[in-house]
Parts: sequence; structure tokens; C-alpha cells
Amino acid sequence: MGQPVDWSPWEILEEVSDFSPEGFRETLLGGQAFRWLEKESAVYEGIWEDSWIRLRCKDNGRVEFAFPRAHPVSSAAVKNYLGFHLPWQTLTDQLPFRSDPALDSAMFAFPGLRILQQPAGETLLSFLCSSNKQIVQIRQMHEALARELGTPLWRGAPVSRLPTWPILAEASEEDLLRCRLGYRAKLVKGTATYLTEHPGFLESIEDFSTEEARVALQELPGVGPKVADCVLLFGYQRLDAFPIDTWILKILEEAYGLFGWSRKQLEQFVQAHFGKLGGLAQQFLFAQARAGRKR
DNA sequence: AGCCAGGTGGCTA
DNA sequence: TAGCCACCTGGC
Repeated sequence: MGQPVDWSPWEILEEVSDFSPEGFRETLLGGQAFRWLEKESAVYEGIWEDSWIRLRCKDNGRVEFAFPRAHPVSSAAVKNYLGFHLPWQTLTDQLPFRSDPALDSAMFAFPGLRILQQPAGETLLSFLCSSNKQIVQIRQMHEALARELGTPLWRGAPVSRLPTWPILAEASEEDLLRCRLGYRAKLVKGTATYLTEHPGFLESIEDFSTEEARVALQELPGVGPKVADCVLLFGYQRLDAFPIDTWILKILEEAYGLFGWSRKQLEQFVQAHFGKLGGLAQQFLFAQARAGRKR
């Protein structure tokens, strides 16, 4: 489709001493975002909004990026997306791994794992698509949404950005069904309508406390506690949001012995045990759980 | 060939 | 509040 893309030379982003190939890989492919793929060993290509870049992490922890010459992306934008402005080493050091063997082993397995700083609108769309789906399938939905309803990154570009909420509000449920959304189509459509009727809703979330934001987000059709927490953690940079999905539930039961606890009880445990950076701890535990299941 | 997936919403007791 | 079930669909 169209001209081959001419990529810029690799540009050094930063030397990150605490990164590991595993941590880097998991950050991009582990289910925080769904438009990343591994092009070749340790070289990743991904899209968010209208940015399209390649990333690689050398063994020494040096992170480099490249962009299509036709459509430059600033290093500042990439650094922001990767959360380089946050003191991850300090943050991870504050997690309770010293008294928590499960967390300790997860952190040991994925050094440098971090939380991407994604745009809220796209994150909401992503996790509306995520219910009852595996990462592969969520990724396919994203490709279809971008292809069918999104706009090309530039004139003649081979890839498109995801449809914005105004575009989704105009789209028909049939359009969304074509993107393999299944029963999620009407949820996305309903959310798009809600956002049209409540201009500034997504922005207003920024001023809310995490707890208030959690309640507000659940006004949207298709958004329950799990999706709300994912949107807050990945899309609003709320590191205290702790999504409880089936993987984490299994860990809380097996590694922490919390069989039979109610959702509310689990939330209280998580808050008390993992604290204000719970979402970061959650990602380590999640990565560990997924790794363990692969064999 | 089925089964099941990083949930949610509606309904019942 | 807790428990149960339908919901679209396509990898594995």
C-alpha cells in the first residue's frame, strides 16, 4: 500500500540504567497499549494518536527511537509517552517488595517495567474493547478501527490513527461491528454519544481525585471498575489505580491467600498493602502471571 | 470442534 | 451485597 516508509536514523533517547529487555518488552507489549508490535528482535514499532515510531533498547539500557521522515516525532513527545520524566527507580523502590516475595520476584523478572503515559481518549477506547478478549484480539480490533474509521497519519500514509471520539459518535454501530467489536460496538457507540452530550467530560476527570474519577468514568456504558482503573492508570497517569482483572484476582488468591474475598475487601487489601503506587505493583504482578502461564 | 478470553450490566434472592 | 448469566467473536 503506497510508498515504502523512509525512516529517520536511530536517535538516542536516554540511557536508562535500570531497564532490561524483559521490562522494556513487557511495557510495550504487555497489554497497556495495543498498537505495538515487535518488528525484529528487540525492535518495536508503535502508534499512539498521530505519532508513529520505532524503539529499541540496547543491552546497556540505552533507548533509541526513529520516526518516518515524512512525519517527525519529537524526542520530547517520545520521552513523555514513555514516562521518562518520572523517577521510576525511586518509585519502584517504594513498593513493598521487601516484605512481599511475590512482588519481589515479579520485580526481579521485569526490571524497568513502567507505566506508559497514554492519551486518555485512546485509552478509554482501548479498554472498552478489552472485555472478554485476549491481547491478540484486542490488537486486531485496533487495527480494524484505525483502518476502517481512522485517518491516515499523513497524506498517503500506510497507517492511520485510531478514530477520535467525535468520529466514533458519527460512525454507525455497523461500522463498529465491521471492526470486530461484537457486543462492544454498542458500548463504544453509547460512550461516544455520552461524550458528545457532555463536552469536556474526559478533561474534567483530570481534576478529580482518583476515587471520584473512578465513579465518574463508570457513568459511561461499558465502563465498570476494571476498565475505569485501566483508563486511570494508563490514560490519566494515576499510579494509585489498581485494576483487578482475572489474572490479578488469581494472584491475590493464590499468592496472598485471599480466596473468597469480596471485591470491596480486595480493594481495601490492595490499597493498604500496595499503597499509592499500587498500579505499578499491579503491572509487575500481571507481567509475572502472564509469563508463568505461557508454559 | 469447542472453549474461553485482562468484564459489564441486568436480574434474582 | 453476592451470585449468576448472556453477550460477539475468533484464536488456540
